[in-house]
Amino acid sequence: MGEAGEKASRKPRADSLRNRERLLDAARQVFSAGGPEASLEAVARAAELGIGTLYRHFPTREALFQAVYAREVDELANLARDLAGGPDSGEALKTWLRAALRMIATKKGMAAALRPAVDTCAPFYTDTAARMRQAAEALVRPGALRGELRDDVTGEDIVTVLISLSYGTARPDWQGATGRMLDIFVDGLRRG
Amino acid sequence: MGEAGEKASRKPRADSLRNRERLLDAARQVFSAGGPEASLEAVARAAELGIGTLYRHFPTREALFQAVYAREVDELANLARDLAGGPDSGEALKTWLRAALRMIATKKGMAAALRPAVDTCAPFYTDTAARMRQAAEALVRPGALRGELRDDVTGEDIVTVLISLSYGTARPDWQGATGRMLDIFVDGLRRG
DNA sequence: AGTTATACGGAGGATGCCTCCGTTTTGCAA
DNA sequence: TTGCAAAACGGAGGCATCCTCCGTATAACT
Repeated sequence: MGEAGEKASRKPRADSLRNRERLLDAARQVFSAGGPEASLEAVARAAELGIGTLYRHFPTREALFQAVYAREVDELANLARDLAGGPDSGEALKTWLRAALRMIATKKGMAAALRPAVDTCAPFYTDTAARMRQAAEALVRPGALRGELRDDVTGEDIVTVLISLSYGTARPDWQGATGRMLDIFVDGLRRG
Repeated sequence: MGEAGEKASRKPRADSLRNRERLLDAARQVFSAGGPEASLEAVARAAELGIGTLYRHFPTREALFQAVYAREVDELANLARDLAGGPDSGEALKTWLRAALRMIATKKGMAAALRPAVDTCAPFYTDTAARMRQAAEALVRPGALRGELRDDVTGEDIVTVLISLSYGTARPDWQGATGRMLDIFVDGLRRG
């Protein structure tokens, strides 16, 4: 057994890997342009691949979202880890939320992609969801223990607020207003 | 000119009025059961009317939502008026938001119905939207003037937060968690 | 080169959106 | 009452999307 105890299976086909990438690129393009509701057929067309191929690689729209924005979620998780040590967890939280917001504003469709991550009773527990929750949790917990922040709020709650507020608001001043709302929310989190 | 300066036009047909009601009832049923994305054809079927009839009465999905939930929005507007006089505008706001939340939790689909109300650059300025915004504004303004609350937050912002947080969260503990988030937000609104 | 697992592609059935127009119903006036 | 025209009905039909299924093509292995 050459690899790490894997089932001795055939190497994945080259065209499969290549097409997966093509699909991800196309999806990024299409979602970015046409919003998250863009048709999957459009994605397949943009990738110059059959619709069947798309569905084989990503059985659901969510699976595609997840794959498309995995990188971004990673970044956020890392940022949370870096910020978690700081002295003022309220400020850390604000910083993190702002970063997330900026990212969401850039990558249109990301909010929608994360949305199912908010939905606890979704058919499949998404990895993305867990990552985001843990990141937020890491930011909130210390402050709660120190009595700096309310302790009845979970990482999941934070993520829910973030995603909900980001999702679908189409106003021109969107980013600014939403940032303000998030700050206000964090202020409300502070004890005293 | 018998009436109030109206164009002397023919009395609306009886079947039209009757069918309008049938459609509203059916829509209430269907949206309540199947969520706000339920197909309009399903509504028409439930009303035992043709799809064409539905579209004639309510040219868009939004128009239907609007008509379905007009009553509820009225109630909320009235409640806001009643609460607006109180001494503690933070508390008043919390009370109002909780009432709104309860209503939304009951009438599934109402959040979705109100969603376009949040979207300032929607094709048509909905009446519902304006009503909700004014209601919230009436609750926030006095507090802001008295220096009790932040003054950089509009009624529109409040409604946005309410609707966004209510929309689409499908967790079982939904209502409780969201209520808590809204309270926290209002706390954050208070001047420290 | 031959074999076989794997992937591709797109036709096709199901459903939903919305429009259009022939048919039916209703209000009104003679 | 009767007749007429305005108004409403209903659903077929064109288009788009979703998602599945399976015959064909192709890459990995021997």
